[in-house]
Order: sequence, then C-alpha cells, then structure tokens
Amino acid sequence: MSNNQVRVRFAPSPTGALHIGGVRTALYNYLLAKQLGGKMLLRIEDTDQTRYVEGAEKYIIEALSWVGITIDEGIGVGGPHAPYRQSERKPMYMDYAMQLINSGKAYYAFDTSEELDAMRQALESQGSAFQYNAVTRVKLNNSLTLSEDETKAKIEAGEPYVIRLKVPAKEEIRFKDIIRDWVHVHSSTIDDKVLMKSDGMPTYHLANVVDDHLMEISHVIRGEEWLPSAPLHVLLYRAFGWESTMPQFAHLPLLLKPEGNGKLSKRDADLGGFPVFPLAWTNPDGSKALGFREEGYLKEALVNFLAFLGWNPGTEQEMFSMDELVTAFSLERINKAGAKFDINKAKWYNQQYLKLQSDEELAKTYLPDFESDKAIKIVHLFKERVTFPQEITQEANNLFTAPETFDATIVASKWNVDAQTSITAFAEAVPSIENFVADEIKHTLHDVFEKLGIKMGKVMQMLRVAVTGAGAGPDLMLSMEIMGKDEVTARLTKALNELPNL
RNA sequence: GGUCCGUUCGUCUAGGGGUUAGGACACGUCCCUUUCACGGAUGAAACACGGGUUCGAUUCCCGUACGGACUACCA
Repeated sequence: MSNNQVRVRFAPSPTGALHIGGVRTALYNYLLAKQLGGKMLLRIEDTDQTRYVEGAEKYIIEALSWVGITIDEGIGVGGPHAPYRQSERKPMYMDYAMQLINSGKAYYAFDTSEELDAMRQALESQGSAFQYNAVTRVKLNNSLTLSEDETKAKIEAGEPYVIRLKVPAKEEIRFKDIIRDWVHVHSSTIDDKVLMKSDGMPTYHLANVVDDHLMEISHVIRGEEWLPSAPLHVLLYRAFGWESTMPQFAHLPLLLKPEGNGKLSKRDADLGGFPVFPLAWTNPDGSKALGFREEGYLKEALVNFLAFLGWNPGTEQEMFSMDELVTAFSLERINKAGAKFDINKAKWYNQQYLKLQSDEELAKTYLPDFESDKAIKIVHLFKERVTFPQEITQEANNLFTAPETFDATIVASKWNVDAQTSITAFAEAVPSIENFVADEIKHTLHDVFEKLGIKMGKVMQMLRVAVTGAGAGPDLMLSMEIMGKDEVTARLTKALNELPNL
C-alpha cells in the first residue's frame, strides 16, 4: 500500500480565527508534503462542543487558501477517510475506546469533575499536585476498584462516566522528535488521561491518535505546546498495537511576544497595532480582530516571513517564493527555540514583494477610478515609497487634493524674496508650456532660474511646499505632470496669494 | 510546585572544537537624489553564568540562572 507515502495533516479546532502560529504550522506541513510528493490533509478537531464557534471552519479554509496552501484531502475536498470532521466520526472513537477497555489498557471512571476538583484543591493547598495515576486510581471511583457487576450496574443505570487510559506505573517512555531528537519521560509523571468524555465525545488525545492512524499520517508536525502530551500519545499507539506504524513527530518552536515574555497573543497584536490573524475576524460577541490580508500584507510576504520564523535555508537568500520554499524546506533545519514575532520584518518583506508587483497590476487593483496611463504613472511615483499597496490609493488621493496649509518650518526658512520672485515667474511661465510633461516642466523651470540668476537649489523645496504643502515627497516634476497644467497653475496662484508678500 | 523543552547582536538567525563569530530586520553615518523614499556603502551590536573534557571551547558534558510550554471530561 502507501506505506512510504508522506501524509501530513493540519488539524485545527474551530474555536475562532486561526492564529498566525497555526498558519505557520499548516505551512510547514504543506511544504513537507509538496516537497516529498505527499498529501496534505485538513481535519477539523471539533470534539469540544462548548468551544465551537460558527464560521471558524470556513475561516480556516479561506485563510489557508488565501496564503496558497492547498489541501489534497479532507475538509472541503473529501477523500478516502471521510468524514474529516471529528464530531462526525464520533461513533468510531467509542469502538476504539472499548477495544482498550477489553484489553485491560483502559478503564471506566465515575468520579465527578467536582470530586476531582476538590481533591486537586485540597492537595494544592498542601503544596502538591493531584494526579489520577497508578497510585491514586486504586482509591478512586472506577472499574478497577469496583466489581464488574457494580460497574455494569452503574453504566446501565445511566450514571455518567469517562474512560481513562491505564498508564503503566513505571516505564521509561522515549520517542524521537525530528526537531528535538530523543525525548525521555517517565510514565509515573503522566496522568491516566481521559480518553472518552462523559458526553460520549473523545478527548483530543484519543481522537488524534485514532485519526492519525486511520488516515495513515506519516508525520505529525505541530506546535511545541503538544510536546508534553506526546509521550501519552506514544503510549496510546502502543496500547492499540500501532507502534510500528506510528507517525514521526516534529514539535515546532512557538511564536513569542515581540516584547517581554510569553507566547504571542491577540492582546500583543492589539497593543502593537498589528494583526495576528491571517484574515480579519469578527467574534460572536461583535469584537473585531485585524487580518494580515486586510491590512495590506501580500500573501507572498506573509508566507516568506512566516517560513523564516523558526526555519532558515542555511544560505543568505532571504526572498523565497512558495515554490522555492517547497524545494528548500527541511524539518531538520527548524530551530528549537521559540521566535519572537517582529512585525518590522513582515513589513520589510511586504515592501520587497510590493516592489516586485507590476505597475499595471497595482494600477488596476488599487487605482481603478483612474484612467489607465495616469494610474500607472501614479503607481510608479509611489510604489517604492510605501509598505502597503492601499497606501498608493491614499497617496493618489492626496496628490489630487490641493494643500490646505504650507509646511511652517520650511516657509519660515525658505520663503524669501528669491523664492517669491522665481516662483511667481514660474507660475507665469506654466501656461505657456505646450506639452506639460516632467521634462518640459523642468526645462521651463531651468529657464526661469537662469534668467533670474537665482540658484535653483535654494528655492526647490519652497516650490514643492507651494505645490504640495509638504517639504518632502515624490519627484516634483512627475507629480506636477500628473496633476496637470491647470491644477498646478491654480495651486501656484493660491500659494502666492496665501504666502506673505515680501 | 512538578514534568518536559529551550538559551549566538535589540529582533530573526548562520556557524560549530582553532573563524576578524557571517547574513537579514531595526538603528547610526556617508553616497545617490535640488527633498523624502528606494538603492548602494559603511558603523555600532551577540556566543547567559560556573564547572569539567581538551593542547584549545561559543561549539561536547554536567550544573546554575533565566525563559517557555504543559500540568482540564480544552485543543
């Protein structure tokens, strides 16, 4: 069969917007699959009905598709292991749990959440932690302490129960993580984790292992937050007798706050004024979150930026297209340490990719209201000066809005008799410029200055202020060409009227 | 608290027993530009600490410190 085929999966929970760290996880999975000619699956882990959020699944699909991660199998596309939504696979999990019960690897437990919480609190006040494990389970309310008949009676009476894994008391568990090498954990530190909840749904641990096995997943690539439960998963593979086909693990370093300590959160994004979600998102309570896409980040830039947060090719190349990433990527070159999220780098990437876009394309999408030739000129004028494409639209609008005020500090230092006479002369010469293009405007300007014997350099900035109001900006000749003769004339007249007569 | 994972410039990172410890972002300076930006050049800037091992450790080992994750009938 497909024993050697690479099959990876991205398995988010539909609890809200997909965090940017999740996008990176999906990206790394995708890169590996593509590189090795494998399959990328999308599975939805919705076993917690209480945290289910309407629209989250759709968001996940849209976000992945936007950044260019295509799904080969799973949600949205189907496949041989359907369904790919865990809630729809619910009946299967009980069968597998029963398999463990019957082989003595798992047991029923009747302790209520309240009872367990009470024990936790009691022990915590003494400075120790409660564990449901080999030493405590013999004193608790479960099928190990109850007789077979008692257990049966409780279940038949409809008493709520969970199914717990019977974790061996003393066993060294070790597994090889592609990124972290061998990880050792002693079974005594692992709880008898709940496998089936009292609502009949599996927990993450059970569902995840069962599905990864059934879906023939070859590599589990997920965030580092799963590292502590990986030994438990290994135990589960063993309990089911699936150890020989167990997937390889790769636990990714976390994305950290830009400043201070801890992992990147939405709060950091709000504080820093940048997004942590690929797409804008509105919570059920109406609160909104920014999205990279809506903020003007190009998907190429986001992908490149994300790929480099925790991975690098080992060369000095910084710019990578998705295709280049596919060939250059390797799990072995992923870092172990968490990476602080620096939005400046993302902005830099955005600028780089923006410059790579053609003037024509940008003109079409960002300046649709302008006549094509003019729009292209405007794009050319601003493309290398902005970080986000929508700034081109803003700049274009500014360009056609006559200044209300004139930069005061420049007026104070540069508005003098020479400036006034030369700008007045230039204003008079403008109407006679036949072909109102940058070169011609420049010639006229040169002539004016030459006749007056005034140094151009002394007045140029003041001329800019007269025309645009600001002391700095894009090429002034080109700007005037785009504004047109009438507009320039009007602005010069206005400036000459409003600036003090010297 | 316990378990696990980690630690190279401010940030992302390369490197790996003998290097002027390399690149990128950000920052400074200069050049280009009659402005600004882009671009180019250049500068400042790092191996957490303490013990080993070794002729030699930033690199290997052990501790310590610090950071992180996990510690739910959440994923």
